[in-house]
Amino acid sequence: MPTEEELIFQRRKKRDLLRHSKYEAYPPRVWRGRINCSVAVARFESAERRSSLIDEGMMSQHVTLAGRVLAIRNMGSRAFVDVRDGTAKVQLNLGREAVFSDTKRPSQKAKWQSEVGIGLNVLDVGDFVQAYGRLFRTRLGEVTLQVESWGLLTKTLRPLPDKWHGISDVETRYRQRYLDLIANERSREIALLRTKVLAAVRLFYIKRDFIEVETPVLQDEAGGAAARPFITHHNALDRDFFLRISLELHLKRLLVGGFDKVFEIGRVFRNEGIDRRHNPEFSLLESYEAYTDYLHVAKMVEDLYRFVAMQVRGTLQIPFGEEIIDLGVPWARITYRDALRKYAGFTYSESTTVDDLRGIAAGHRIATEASDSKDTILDKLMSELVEPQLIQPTFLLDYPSELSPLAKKKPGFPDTAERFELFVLGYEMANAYSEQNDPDTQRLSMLDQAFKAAEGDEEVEIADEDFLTALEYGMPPAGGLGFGIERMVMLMAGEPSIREVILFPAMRDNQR
RNA sequence: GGGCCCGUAGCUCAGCGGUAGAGCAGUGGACUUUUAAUCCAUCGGUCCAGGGUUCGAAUCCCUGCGGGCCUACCA
Repeated sequence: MPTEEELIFQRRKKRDLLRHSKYEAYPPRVWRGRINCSVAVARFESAERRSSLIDEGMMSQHVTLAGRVLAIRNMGSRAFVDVRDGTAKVQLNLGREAVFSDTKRPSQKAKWQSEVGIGLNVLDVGDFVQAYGRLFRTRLGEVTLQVESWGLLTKTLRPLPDKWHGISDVETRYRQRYLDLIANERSREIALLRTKVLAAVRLFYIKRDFIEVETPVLQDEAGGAAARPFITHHNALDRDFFLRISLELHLKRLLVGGFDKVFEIGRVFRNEGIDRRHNPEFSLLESYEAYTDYLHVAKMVEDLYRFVAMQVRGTLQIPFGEEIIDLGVPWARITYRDALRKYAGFTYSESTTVDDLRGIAAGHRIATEASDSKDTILDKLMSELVEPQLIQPTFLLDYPSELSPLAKKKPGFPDTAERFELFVLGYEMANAYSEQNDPDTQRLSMLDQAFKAAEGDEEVEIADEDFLTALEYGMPPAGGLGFGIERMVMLMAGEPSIREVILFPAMRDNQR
């Protein structure tokens, strides 16, 4: 009677049948001595290699395994049940005598044999079971547990997705990620890849004597980046807080405080659009190293990406769609101005006027606002004409200082900031500065940003007086770096969608 | 925000103006080593929602909701 309700009803009935027979549907404990499926298989195969198997290929030692039932093949006199834990899948072979027994020790065989009557009839795909027995290899070569005793660990009420096709509905995969993880190996791989990336990044920094710190998510001012923040409310204080949009200003306070090398991997929140590459919350990495500059950081980023790639992929050549991203060769370095000349085909100089730029933009059908400054139009030209062409890893160096309010100016070039952005596959992957540590200069550029905000530009740096006060106590010269972890995972996984590398991506309400 | 596409059984999908279908899962049965087990039988639907056109709508049209891709802004 399989409407969804009826499928659930069937399973509840099986659960009740168990309960009436004094068996637990949700026992609190697993039999002692349980081992991972992968360990059991490894031990069996090692015993095979040592040729120490007795009883015609059967392992001499008993093991207890537990996991979720993926498939049941009932042959009448006996049944094969595929069971998977978090490490591997193992096939169970059950004879007719097998019954459920949670309350009996496996060794009390005589007792539970007399209770035949509860068995496969209460078992469904999706249930968690435990099983005790000895491993052997079947005629077709699969390592299999000859079950002597088994029991239910968790009765599942809802049917699992189709065992062959899995879950392919993208919406279901995101909204009910647990089903995706059960059914689709690729989703598991990506989730595991992400944890490996995080571990590798941490290892990289820790090996370089950075300390990992944590700074506030709830902030008076959401600074350190140009983005619209989320606002939330604190009841006891009866005041609003901003959710952070970057980690920058607090990490720099720690440089003031005397830590030379700090990094943080933290969730930040940006109140902006949702699309294939943007989720409202994402994991940002930022690191700051005193007594270095942005060129040192560039070298470090190259090392970091190579280290992570080797740790998680074992290679420096990462396939991505049609492309193979080669992290191994020295990465291209080109200045902002040279990139414009090379890719956009025009030479920018101090004498270039706003109207010149506007004309060039119009020639490429790039929309500009009347209020756009020279640098804003330049940035639009870069985004449209240059960045999409930067497929292999490329450092774009020396940005217009007006677009870089937190960066130090290049000595002798007041319009140029000591800043680079890293581009791969046409997208910004990292952003770094020689950090501005002149408090008065920093205040002026922040006030300039505030002025723009007053003119209606919502995405500008805010003036954070508390941060400026910290700078007045003196921050050592430092190279700083920021990049989105998701972008890095997407690259390492070869996945073009951010939603594939976030376990629970933001979704609209659905009232289905 | 704009353009294109999608939404049918628990899952994967077909049907695209004329009685809502298949495989898997479920239920009942057969089967002494299966591998998406097989075989027989069987149950199962707000065809995303609402409106319209039509003798008749899952199918055509409109609106809404949700999703995907492309596109614009942000990492």
